[in-house]
Amino acid sequence: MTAIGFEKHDHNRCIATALAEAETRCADQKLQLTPVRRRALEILLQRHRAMGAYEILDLLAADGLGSQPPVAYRALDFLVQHGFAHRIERINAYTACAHPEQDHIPAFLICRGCKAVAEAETELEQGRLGAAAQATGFAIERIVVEAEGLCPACQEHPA
Amino acid sequence: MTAIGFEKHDHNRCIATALAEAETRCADQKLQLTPVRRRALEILLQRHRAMGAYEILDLLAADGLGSQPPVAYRALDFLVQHGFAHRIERINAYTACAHPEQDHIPAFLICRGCKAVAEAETELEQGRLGAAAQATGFAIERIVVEAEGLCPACQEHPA
DNA sequence: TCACGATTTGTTATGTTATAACATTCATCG
DNA sequence: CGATGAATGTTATAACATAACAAATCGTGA
Repeated sequence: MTAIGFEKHDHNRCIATALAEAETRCADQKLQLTPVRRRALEILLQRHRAMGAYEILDLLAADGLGSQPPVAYRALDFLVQHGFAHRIERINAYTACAHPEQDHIPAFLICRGCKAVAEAETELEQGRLGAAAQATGFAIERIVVEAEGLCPACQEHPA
Repeated sequence: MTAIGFEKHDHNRCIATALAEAETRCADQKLQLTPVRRRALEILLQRHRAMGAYEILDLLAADGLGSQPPVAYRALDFLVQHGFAHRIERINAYTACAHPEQDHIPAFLICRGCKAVAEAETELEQGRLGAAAQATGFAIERIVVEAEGLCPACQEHPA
């Protein structure tokens, strides 16, 4: 929660909005946004960065919501499954989805210096990859697109 | 090594060719293709599939080439670093590069049924992702593109 | 040849991420 | 109520990865 300053209020509102939207959609789709799942999403929204499962587990535990790994992994699986969060393979971490309203293929820019992660848009990856899949009869269910490199700040201050 | 049948000889030649090319390129670029590194590459070429680091380590150990994890990870890092192999993030595994001769961004089709992996070509990802990176000043060093789904065989025989 | 520096390998120990398996709780509905 | 299915609690362990330091190897220049 560094350097949010006077935008803090806005961030709180944005968290509240996202949570409310999640609740609405879960109700619509008959999904159960249980306390553990809801709190996990809230944590991801609050920190607004990529977090490891164990880091989230610690925060859940602090609230008395489970203390063993499966609790965190199950909640995160649920959130990822339904598009409320994404898993970032390169760094084994999770982050709240930046636009959960629509179906999309997320793409991430991962800074290897400060570990910050930005979610970018991709057009449907169906360029060459989709063509290759179709040609071989492979049925794509999920696509991972992640770029690793250095953010502007870390380019200037090489650790 | 299933179902290679009468193509076995060809496969042996293909392994030998790939190894020879690796040796040539290492000589050119003053890279040391040491016994451990060479054997690791050979293992990946032989199996011709994605393999975990510990699986490779076991085979190295069987040849008396190191028995502790760092040995395998270091050899694999070398191979990946220089484009002789790729790491597949989604499944924490490694595979020999299908066309080590040229620089490229690999893309993988990963079957969640049988764990088979195919390497596809991608055009430079510089579509939307490159644009996003450029807009924010992010310097991309590596791009991961992986699709998970079901191969034709696993679509027909749902485990 | 010998000393050196750089690179690679050996080894110990530990850290980090993830899941299997089974018991328990809880809401829902016939 | 009692059965069913979903979620959670819990124990135990599997799977993946790296830090840190010691020892060996190898090329190179004095």
